[in-house]
Amino acid sequence: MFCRRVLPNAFPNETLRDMRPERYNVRESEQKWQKAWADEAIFATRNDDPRPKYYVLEMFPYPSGRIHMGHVRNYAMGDVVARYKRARGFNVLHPMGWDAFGMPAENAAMQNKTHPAKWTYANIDTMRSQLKSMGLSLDWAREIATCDASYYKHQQKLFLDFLAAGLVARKKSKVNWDPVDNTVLANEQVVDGRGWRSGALVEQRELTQWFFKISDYSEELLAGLDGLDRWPDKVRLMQRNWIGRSEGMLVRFAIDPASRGALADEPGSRELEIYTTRPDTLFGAKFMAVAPDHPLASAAARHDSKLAAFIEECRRMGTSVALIETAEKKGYDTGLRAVHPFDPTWRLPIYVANFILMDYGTGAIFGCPAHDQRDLDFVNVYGLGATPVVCPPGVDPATFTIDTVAYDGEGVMINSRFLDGLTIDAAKQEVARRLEAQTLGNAPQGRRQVNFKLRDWGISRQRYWGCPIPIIHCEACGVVPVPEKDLPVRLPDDVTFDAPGNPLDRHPTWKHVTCPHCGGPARRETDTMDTFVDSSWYFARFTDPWNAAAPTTRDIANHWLPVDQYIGGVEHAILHLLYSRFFTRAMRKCGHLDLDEPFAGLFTQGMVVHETYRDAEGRWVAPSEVRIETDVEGRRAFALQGEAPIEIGPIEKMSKSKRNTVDPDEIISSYGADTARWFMLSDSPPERDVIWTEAGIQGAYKQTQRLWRLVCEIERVVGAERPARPAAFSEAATKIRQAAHGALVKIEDEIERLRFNVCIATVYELANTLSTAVGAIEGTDVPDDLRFAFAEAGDILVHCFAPMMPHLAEECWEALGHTMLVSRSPWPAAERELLVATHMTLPVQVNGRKRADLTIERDADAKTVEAAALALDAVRRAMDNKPAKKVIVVPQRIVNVVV
RNA sequence: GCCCCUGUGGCGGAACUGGUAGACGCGCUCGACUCAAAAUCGAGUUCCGCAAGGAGUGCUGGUUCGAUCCCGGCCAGGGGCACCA
Repeated sequence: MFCRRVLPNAFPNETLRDMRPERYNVRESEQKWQKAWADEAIFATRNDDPRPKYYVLEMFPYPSGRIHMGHVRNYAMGDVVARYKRARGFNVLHPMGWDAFGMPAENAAMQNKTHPAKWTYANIDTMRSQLKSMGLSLDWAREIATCDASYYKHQQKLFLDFLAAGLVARKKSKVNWDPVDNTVLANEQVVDGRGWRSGALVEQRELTQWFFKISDYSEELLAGLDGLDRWPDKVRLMQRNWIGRSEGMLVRFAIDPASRGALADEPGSRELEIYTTRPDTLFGAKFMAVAPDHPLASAAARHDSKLAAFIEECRRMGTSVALIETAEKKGYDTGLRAVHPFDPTWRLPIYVANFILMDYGTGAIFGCPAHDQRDLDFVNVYGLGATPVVCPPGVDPATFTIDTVAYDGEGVMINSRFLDGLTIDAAKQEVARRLEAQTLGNAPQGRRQVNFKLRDWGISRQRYWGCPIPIIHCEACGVVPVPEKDLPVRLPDDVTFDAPGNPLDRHPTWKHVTCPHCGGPARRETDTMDTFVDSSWYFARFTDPWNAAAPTTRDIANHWLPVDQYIGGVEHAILHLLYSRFFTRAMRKCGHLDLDEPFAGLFTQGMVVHETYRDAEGRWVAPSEVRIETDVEGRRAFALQGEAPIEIGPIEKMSKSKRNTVDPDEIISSYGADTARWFMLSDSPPERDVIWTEAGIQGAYKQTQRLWRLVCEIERVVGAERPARPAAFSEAATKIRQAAHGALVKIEDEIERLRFNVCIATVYELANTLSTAVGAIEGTDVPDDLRFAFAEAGDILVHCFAPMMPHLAEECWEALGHTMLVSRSPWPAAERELLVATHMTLPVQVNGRKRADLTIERDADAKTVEAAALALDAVRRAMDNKPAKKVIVVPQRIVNVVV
């Protein structure tokens, strides 16, 4: 509380005269309290603490170099919860780690000739100290980095366990292959059919890859969503759609022997099995279609070079998103003819078509153009016609036709022989019943089946900077798991990045090993795991990161999990969260823990966005190079030096390319961590985007100073000696106490609901009330009851903002005469009975419009309230001498007079 | 194309999920302090109107004593999925 030079660049106009003792010295204070917390290790969490547990976790960062404002917002939110729950008496687990494997490290290695490990660990050091400057209440003793062998060793163990439990598959799959970089690309890395780095045309290749059998859990992962009532509906819905459950039928169609020609000897060409969710529309069938890579297509192509060429053309179209969007429906008639299951004389042409996916259903369909848009688009190219079999309600079946828009709504079956007149549902049942009873060969012709969009999770990556897959390939023994005693399979350090492809694959010695089975020469798996694997179980590792022998300590994991509150960006709504849910189940199966759902509460926070600026030439200009002028006319921007006008562009997510970023380091060193945190929490609801503005951060800074001044004034009124609690309170003292306890109750409620912006408004409201009350004090002879009320209210005020501005809170707490840290002090107990007043003020409406206020005893009965309301002058005037038709009295809410 | 969300002053947003619309903050206006500015403090600030009063939560119907909130139909902005049979 001494005057010091404060914040040189926060307020350039500040002069020495402003250096009053009242100034809160942000920089000194924040360092001082961070040291105090560290010295007492008050955020270290013990696993054997008997208090009830609370696990709050924010998504751990990728160590890209420096933290950004999004991190500040994310971790500020988690820290509020952690500090609040700690004050409420919970044993809080609030750890931090690093999602440290991934491509950027390899790209940096290529560009800067550094080693990915060196680059990564240097970034971790930088970002750790940045996070520490935020004053987060983290247990740093549990810090983990996924690129550390002490972490990925256990991940390899999990892989082996999953393998033994039948949760791992090795199968061929199509991948995007970049022929220049010699690597697999994720779909997101293919831009307009070209590799995002090399620009080379991406090829489709079949590679043998490792998969986690997440689809074994499709049903369970879907059902589990219903129990996640503390997740946003949006995220649950996205996962539900992603899992994509559908109920349908597998139906086998005989292939007309007369049409088989050259395929007569191919046993696979006798029948064709399709999957449909609309068996009711079987009588609307016009064609059959199979995927280009369907076995039947391949078989037919062996005897038909034009078909082979067509298939090749489809393959080149690839999986590129852009191409799929615009691709026209194309097909090739194989000449094969399928027999309709309900009419042996009915023949359907079998096409190979570019819009059929091999890995959904059976890779084959029957086409019903009248009721499926894609099929309709297809027949409109090949002129096969469309017969409607479902007639919408109120439409005459005789005139109902389909031309360019398929009908997929409800209706009654028509043109469908024995189904005519049935509803869609009844028709589905009837078709299922008949197909199940009917045989083709020796088996029923159809059976019901549930299908999912969710595919198995391919985890193989042809990259260096990831967790090595602990497998050895032996000529003699085949695929051999690395024995547990040989874990971890460490990444070699001596790798080069000067050539394309996987450095592990071209390492001179690393992959050459002896087979653990037969001792013969063998080859190590050189693929590493998808980095999403790393983040699928880190929350469990945090519970006991010291266990060197196993991924988790089962009892400890069971104690801490599930995470009570998980906070992160909505961009992980599907993959990360779904993979983690799968991993938790897989780990349960392997005995590492005993639960299904890793995250009981999930919160997805919005982004930090900022205006964009461009100069006259259209170049992006950084906010730090822009001067904003505001007046009644609005806002205009100019270059920092000179008068060159700057165009203010749309508000967008902070990004380096648009130069609209703000560096947290600069903000923290100018305004302090508390101010940065406060601003990130104050303006917008946490789930929405928050707009970063210079005015906003300055406003937050002013508020920190204002709160400090207020606490100093309160302290002055209270004096050195705190009075004992008096037997009775004056009206003035009661008002102060009511305001304080009311705010306390509200803040408790709003923190539980993570509505930090409302918390902050509530702090302001209390501060305004106290500020007015303090201002009304005259003289030095303040009565004890008032001094007590101020002391109590000051304590409550500090507690209310302590989770959000912990450093300022410690400083204020000390100023109020406390010797223990506020971070260790229990949350004050709200006296709720204070908030129940003897009188209440009710609004009185006439015909739904407020006309007067009525102050009356709280326990007055409805009749008394009605009489009093009707007696009010303003009400009588508004009633215009008409009698009241009806009077509604809602107890303790409102009175409405209907005239 | 399908699915979902959002829409409230000049701006960010609040309103106990049917009960006083606009809390709180920013901005702006006026005033105090100051030689002056900054900082700070006080008053005002949804719109129309001098006022009484009237209108008002994207638009439009409805349910209700009463609707930002519930229901129907539009409009606008944002997000997710995307040939999933």
